[in-house]
Amino acid sequence: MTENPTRLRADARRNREQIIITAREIFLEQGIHAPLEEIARRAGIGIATLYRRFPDRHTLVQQVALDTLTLVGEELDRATTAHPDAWGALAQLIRRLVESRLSVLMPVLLPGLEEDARSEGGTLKARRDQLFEQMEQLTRTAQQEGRLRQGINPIDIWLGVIKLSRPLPVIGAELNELITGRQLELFLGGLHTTALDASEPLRRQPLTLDKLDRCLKTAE
Amino acid sequence: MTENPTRLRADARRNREQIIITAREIFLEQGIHAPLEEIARRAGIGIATLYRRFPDRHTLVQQVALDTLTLVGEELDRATTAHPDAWGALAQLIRRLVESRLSVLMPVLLPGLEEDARSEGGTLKARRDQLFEQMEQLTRTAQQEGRLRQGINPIDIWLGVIKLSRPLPVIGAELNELITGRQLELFLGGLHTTALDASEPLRRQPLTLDKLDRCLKTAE
Amino acid sequence: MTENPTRLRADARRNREQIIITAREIFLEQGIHAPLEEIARRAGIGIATLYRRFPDRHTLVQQVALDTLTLVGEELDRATTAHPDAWGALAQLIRRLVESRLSVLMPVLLPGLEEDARSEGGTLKARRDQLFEQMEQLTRTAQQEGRLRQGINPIDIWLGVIKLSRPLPVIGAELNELITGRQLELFLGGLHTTALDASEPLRRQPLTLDKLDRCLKTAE
Amino acid sequence: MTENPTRLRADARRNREQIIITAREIFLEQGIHAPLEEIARRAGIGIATLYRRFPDRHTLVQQVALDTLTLVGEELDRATTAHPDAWGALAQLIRRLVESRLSVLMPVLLPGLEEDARSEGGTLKARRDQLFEQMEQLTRTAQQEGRLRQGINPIDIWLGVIKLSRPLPVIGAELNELITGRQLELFLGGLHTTALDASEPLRRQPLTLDKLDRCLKTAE
DNA sequence: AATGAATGAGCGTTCATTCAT
DNA sequence: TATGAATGAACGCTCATTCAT
Repeated sequence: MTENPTRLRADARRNREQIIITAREIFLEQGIHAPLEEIARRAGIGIATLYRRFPDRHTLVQQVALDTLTLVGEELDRATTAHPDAWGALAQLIRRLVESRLSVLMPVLLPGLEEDARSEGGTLKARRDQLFEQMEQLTRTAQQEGRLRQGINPIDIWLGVIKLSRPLPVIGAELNELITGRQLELFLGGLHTTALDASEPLRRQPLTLDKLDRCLKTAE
Repeated sequence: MTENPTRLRADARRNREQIIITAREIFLEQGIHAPLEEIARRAGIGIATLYRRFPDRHTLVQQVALDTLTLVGEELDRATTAHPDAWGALAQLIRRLVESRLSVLMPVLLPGLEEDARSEGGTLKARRDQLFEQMEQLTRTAQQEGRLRQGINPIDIWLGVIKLSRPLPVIGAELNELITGRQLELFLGGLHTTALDASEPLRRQPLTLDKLDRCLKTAE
Repeated sequence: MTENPTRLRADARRNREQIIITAREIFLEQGIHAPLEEIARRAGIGIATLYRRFPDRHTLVQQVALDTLTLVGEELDRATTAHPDAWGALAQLIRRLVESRLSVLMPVLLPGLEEDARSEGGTLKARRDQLFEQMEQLTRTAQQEGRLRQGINPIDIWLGVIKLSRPLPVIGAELNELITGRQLELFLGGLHTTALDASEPLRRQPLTLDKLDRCLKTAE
Repeated sequence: MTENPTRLRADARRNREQIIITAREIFLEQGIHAPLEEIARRAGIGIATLYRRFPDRHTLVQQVALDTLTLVGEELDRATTAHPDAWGALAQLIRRLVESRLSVLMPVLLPGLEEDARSEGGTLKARRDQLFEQMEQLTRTAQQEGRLRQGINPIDIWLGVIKLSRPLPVIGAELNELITGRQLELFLGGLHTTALDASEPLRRQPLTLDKLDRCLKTAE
C-alpha cells in the first residue's frame, strides 16, 4: 500500500517527484541495485527522506516503473499518430521502447499488482490493464491488416522488448547497442506474418495477463 | 594464464571440478555476481581453497564458461546427428542451448580472449573460433537449403540465445521458463527465410568476430 | 578535502573527536597499521561510523597527525615561556616531543600536503609551515647564542625526533623508553656546539647487557 | 630451542640456508611482516618445508638476525683493518651498518636470548656477547684516543644504528636514504668529543622544505 | 516532516598455520 | 622428508536500514 501522492504537502511532493526522476536516471545507468544513498544524494535530499517515501527498494522501483507507464503511453500515442497503419505504429513503438530502454524497469513492475499500489492516475493494475488494452487493439488491427503474425499478443511484445532492452553485463555500452539493434530487427522479423510457419500457431501457448499474475503470485 | 588442471594433485583436481560444477549451478540461479562464499559452502570447501584455484571472480566465471563450451560442442554434435537437414539441426541446437541456459555464462566469455586463458582442450580463443566455424558451416548449409534467412551469422544466433537465456529478475523460475519458451519460438520464426522482408538484408550491419573483439577491447 | 568538523551535529562531533583520541592511542601502541575495527571498538562506536568520518585509513591518520600539530604548537609555546634562552627552550621542546611520542604520526603527515586537507585551524600545509617558521626562529636564535651547532635546521630536528620516537617492535614499552631516553641525550649532544668534549657524563644512566636482558624478560 | 643445523641432511641444510638468504632479502625489502609464502616461493621450496625448519615467524627472523651477526663481525674486522685509529674504525663500522641496513633485523634479535638458540657458530648469546666485547674494546680505545665521548658504550651505538636504519613508513626509499644519511652525521657528531663547536658544516646537504616536498611528490 | 548519524551484517580478500599425499 | 592443498580467522570496506535531532 503506497501513500497517495496527491495528499502530500507541496514540498514533500516535489521531493517525491525528484526522487523518481533521479532514480530512473540512475537505474538506467547502473541497474536497479544501485545504492539508494546515491539516488538520495543526487536528488538533493537526505536518505531518510527517501525511505519515508519509499519504505524499501522494491517500492521505489515499482513506483518508478509505474511512472514510466505514462511515458510508454505517450510513445504509443505518438506512434499511432505518425503511422496510419497499425503495423507501422507497432514497429515504431517497439523500436522506441527498446531505444529508450525504459523496460529495464519493467520486470519489477510485473509482481505486486495485488497490493493496490497506486499513483496519481489510478491503481497500478488499472493503468497497466489500460495500456495492454490499447496495445491489444493495435495488435489486432495489425493482424487484420495481414501484417502481424496470428497468435501474437501484447504480452509477447512487452516481454520481448524487456529481454531485448536488458544490457549484457561485462561488455561495454557500445557493443550492447550494436547487439540490441541487430536483435531488434530479428525480433520484428519474427513478429511478421511472413515468419516461419506463420500460418500455423506458435508451438507454445500464449501468456495471458491472468496467467502472468497467477504465476507471479505463486512465485511469491 | 590459468594453471594447468592436469597437473593438480588428485584431491585438488576433484575440488577444482566440484567448484566449477557448483559455480555453474549458482551462476545460473543467481547470476555471475553471486557470493563466492556460497559457492564454496555448497561445494563443501573453504573459501580460501576457492581463491587458491581462482584468484578472482572473473577467472572463475571465465573457466566455468570455458568448460561450458565443451557442452555446447556436444550439443552441436548431437543436433547434427539427429537431423539430416541443417535447419533442423540448427533449430534443435538453439532450443537445447536455450533450455539448458548454458549461455548465461557467455557474456564473460567474450572479453579477455587475448589473455590466453587455456584449459585442457587448448586456448580459449582457439576453442571459441572452432565452435564458430562449425556453426558457420551449419548456417551456410541451412541458407543453401533455403530455410535460414540470408544475412544471419553465428554471432546473431549466439547472442540471441544469450539474450533469450537470461532470466528476468524478481519473477520466479516458472514464469521465466514460460516466457523464454515463447520468445524462443518468435526468435526461430525471425531467423527463417519467410520472415519479414527476408529477401532484403537486415537493416543493421551484422557483427563479425573481429568487430566483436575490437569493441570488447575498447570497452576495456 | 575533509568535511568541516565544525558543521557536524553535536553527537557526530563528539564521536569524531573520540575516534581521533582513540586512534592516536592505538597508533602509538601498535603503529599506523593497527586494525581500524579495534579503534572503532575501543571508541565505542560502529565500524561504519568510523568509515563515514574517515573514508580510508590514510585520511584518518592524516587527521590525527593534523590534530597533533596543535599539541606540538602548544609544547613550543610552553617551552619558550619556560626558558629565556633559545637553546633551553629548544631542548625542552625536543624532550617533550620525544616523551609524548606525538611524532609517531608524523611520517604520514609529510606526504599529501597538496591535497588541501584542512581542519579547523586552516589547511594542513599552512599550519605545518607556520610551525616550521616558529622553529626556525628558535634555531636561529639558539645559533646566535652560540649553543646550537651551525647547519642544523628544523627539519633535522623534526626528523630526528620522529626517529627517536618510534618504538622498536617486539621489545616492550619499558625498554623502549630507556633506549629512547638515552638516545635522546646523544641526539642533544650532537646538536650542541660544545657537545664534543663533554667532560660530564650523559644525563641518563647507560644500559648494561644484564639490565637489557632483565627488562626483556619482564617484558615477556 | 632450534634444531642443530649441522645434523641436517645435505639437501635439508641447503634448503635451510636458502631460506635464510631469501628471507633476509625480503625482510629488507618489505619488513619482517612479509608473507612467509613469498619467502618460500622465492626460495624455491614449499611453504611446509619452511615451517618444518622454522616453526614460526619469530624463529625465522631470529635465525636470520643471528646469521647476520656474522656479517657484522666481518664489517668490524674490515673497519679495524682499514683504520689504524679506533675512532676511524668505529665511524666506518657505524656507517657501513647503517648503509647495509642489516639492523632492520636486530630488534627481534634482542629478546629470546635465554632460549639457547644456536646456530653453527655457537649459542646466540655467546656470539652476541663476543661481538659486544669486540666493540667494547674499540670504544674504550677510541675514548683513550680522546675522540669518543666518555660514557658511550656499544649498546648506545648498537641501538643508535638500529634506530637510524629503520625506514620511516609511507615515505619513499629515496627520501629515507637522505634522511638517514643526515641523521647519521648528527649521530656521529654526538658521539665525538669535538662535535660541539663543529665549525665545519655537516657532510650532508641539509634538506629544505622545498626539496622535501619535491621528493615526496616524485615518490608518489 | 526532513535530516544525517549510527549501526551491523555481509562480501571480498589475504595469510598464518595445519594436514594429507 | 618435502610438498602443496586446505583451512578459518581476520580485516577492509560497502550498503540497506533504523534512530536521534
